[in-house]
Order: sequence, then structure tokens, then C-alpha cells
Amino acid sequence: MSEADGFSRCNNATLRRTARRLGRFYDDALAPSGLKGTQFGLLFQISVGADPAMGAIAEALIMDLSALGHTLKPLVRDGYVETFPDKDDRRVKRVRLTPSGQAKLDEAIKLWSVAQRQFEAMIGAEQAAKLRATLDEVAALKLELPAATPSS
Amino acid sequence: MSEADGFSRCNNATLRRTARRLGRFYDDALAPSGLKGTQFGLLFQISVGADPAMGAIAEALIMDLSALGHTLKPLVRDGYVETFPDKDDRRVKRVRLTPSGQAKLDEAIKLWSVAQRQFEAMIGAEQAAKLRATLDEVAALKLELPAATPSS
DNA sequence: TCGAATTAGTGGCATATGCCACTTTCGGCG
DNA sequence: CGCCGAAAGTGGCATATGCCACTAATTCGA
Repeated sequence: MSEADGFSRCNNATLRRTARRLGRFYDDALAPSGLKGTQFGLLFQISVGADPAMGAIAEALIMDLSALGHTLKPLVRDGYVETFPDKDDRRVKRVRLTPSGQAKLDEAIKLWSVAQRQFEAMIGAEQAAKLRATLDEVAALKLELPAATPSS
Repeated sequence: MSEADGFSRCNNATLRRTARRLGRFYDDALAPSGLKGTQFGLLFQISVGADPAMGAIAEALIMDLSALGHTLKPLVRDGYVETFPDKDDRRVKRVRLTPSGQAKLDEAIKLWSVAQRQFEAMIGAEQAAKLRATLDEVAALKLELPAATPSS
């Protein structure tokens, strides 16, 4: 029963499953703003940084650099963020919100608060904080597969 | 300052962030099999069901039905799963593993075990079980947004 | 100072997910 | 019966993510 009933033992599967569920909830809440949960998080991350470089954002969100580039496109296209090269290192591309983007973020934060409050009312703020702490702990683990082929 | 420190307060963002991290870890472990973590979970879910209908799988995985359809395609294309109409209700499409799919799943389970073991060795089996329990609890919540403002 | 190694991004390709608009079947109901 | 509304999937469209191969800009060592 433990394994036979749907692989409830796989930490990864369980995590993704819940992520889909919660993702839809937050997405619904943000819908009026036209932003998805991911975009909202990305805009926020940009807003709290000091014209962060793409690499810095990717690292903070534990996201692949190229994935970040892709995800950023619609936001640039819609005029919420803009990029510019770093003064000292032309390889570096920095990102910042446009006034329009800041306004959109402010708007979205109001919507986000509703979902956040609702969620914490259901599960309890304590419990939520504990869950986030555990998740952050997991995200910080230096996971490494046992060297598959030490060959040579 | 509660929000200015990187939005660590957003349950959804934290969850996705960790999902990306853990997802890559499991994906790396499964790489030799050519399967992604999601496909692995899907194959497993199919294997434990009795020729489950698409709707049943989608519900079990808390996944959108159409999303499931999309995700299933590469697996059908590669000959790991096959579908057939339900005898009594032609609207229903049932899914099952092919012998090749079962073999691939068996192969993947060995790889998965390594990642699973490794992860639990790092965070502790107890802790992992507790995390999964909490995640399942969250996934089971009947989240609902406070009736949208009829505005005006 | 020049070329190898490294770093930061980009583009292409493939899967992951969702929503919406349809189409096909069913299950009632008058 | 025959029509309507519900149920189960499909296809199209758009974003989310990753990996790989490549390019451009820097850094470093001989």
C-alpha cells in the first residue's frame, strides 16, 4: 500500500504534484493582473535586487540561466522589464523593472496577498513558515549522485 | 521588512524553487534511462493502476487532463505506453504500459532508488517522510479564493 | 602580449503544464 | 425517440524549464 498507491514515496513526485496544485491556486489569484505566479516571483526578485545580473537572478531562484532568459522574454515584450549591459563587464546583462513593470508588480502584490492569506488561513501561518523553512533547507542541500563512473 | 528579503514568504515561489532544484537532481539520476522525473512518475502511476483512464491518472497526479495528454505523447511515441478505448464508454481512453515500457520502468526504478536514497541520507528519512506528508496535506486542501469582488 | 581557459548569455530543441474552444459520447427527460 | 446538458478527450496557443552547442568578453599564465 505504501508504494503501490501511487508512488507516494518519491519526494520529487510529491513535490511536483503539490507544486502543480498550489501553482494553480496562486495563478488563479493573480489572473486579474495577467501575470502568472512565476512571472510574479520573477518581477519581485528583480525589484528587490539592485539591477541584478541575469546570473544573479538565476542563482537566487535556482533556475537555469537559459530558462531565465526564456521566461524573461514575455516580460520584456510586454514592457515590464528592460535590460542593459553592465558598465564594467560587457558579458553581463543587468535587468530592472520599468515604471510600468513596477506598477504591475504593485497591482499583483495585492492579488497575491489574498492567495497567501487564504492559504495560510487554511494550513496555519506557523505550519506554512515551517514548510517554507524545510523547503529552503532542501533547496540548499548539496545533492550529488554517488560518482557513477570513477573510471580511470 | 517582511517582503523585501527576496520573497521568501511566498509559499508558491518557495515550492517551485525547491521543485526545480530537486527535479534536476532526480532528472540527473534518471538520465541514463532517458526518462525525465515526470515521465518516470507517470509511468509508475500507470503501472500501479488497472489500465487507468486518463481522467483517473490526471486526478491522481493533480494534473490538468490536457497536460496529461501532452505529456503522454512522447511516451506513446517511444512505445512505452499504449492507449485503448474503454469497452463500455467510448469517451474514456485507458492507458497501459507496453512490455517495453514495463522494462524501461524497471530500469528507471533502479536509478531512482539511488537518488531517493541519496536524498534521504542527506535530509533524513524521517524528515523526508514528514515533508511528503505535509506536501500531501497541502495538495489535499480545498483552496478557494474568497469570492471575487463583484466590483462596482 | 597572445592564446587557452573561463564566464555570461543566446538560440534551438524538447518536454512540462494550463486554459480554452471544440467534438464525440453518454445519460437523462419530456 | 430526439434534444439538451454533462463528461472525457483533443488540439492549438502560450508560458515554464532544461540541456547543449555556440558566441562574445574576460581573465590568466607563459
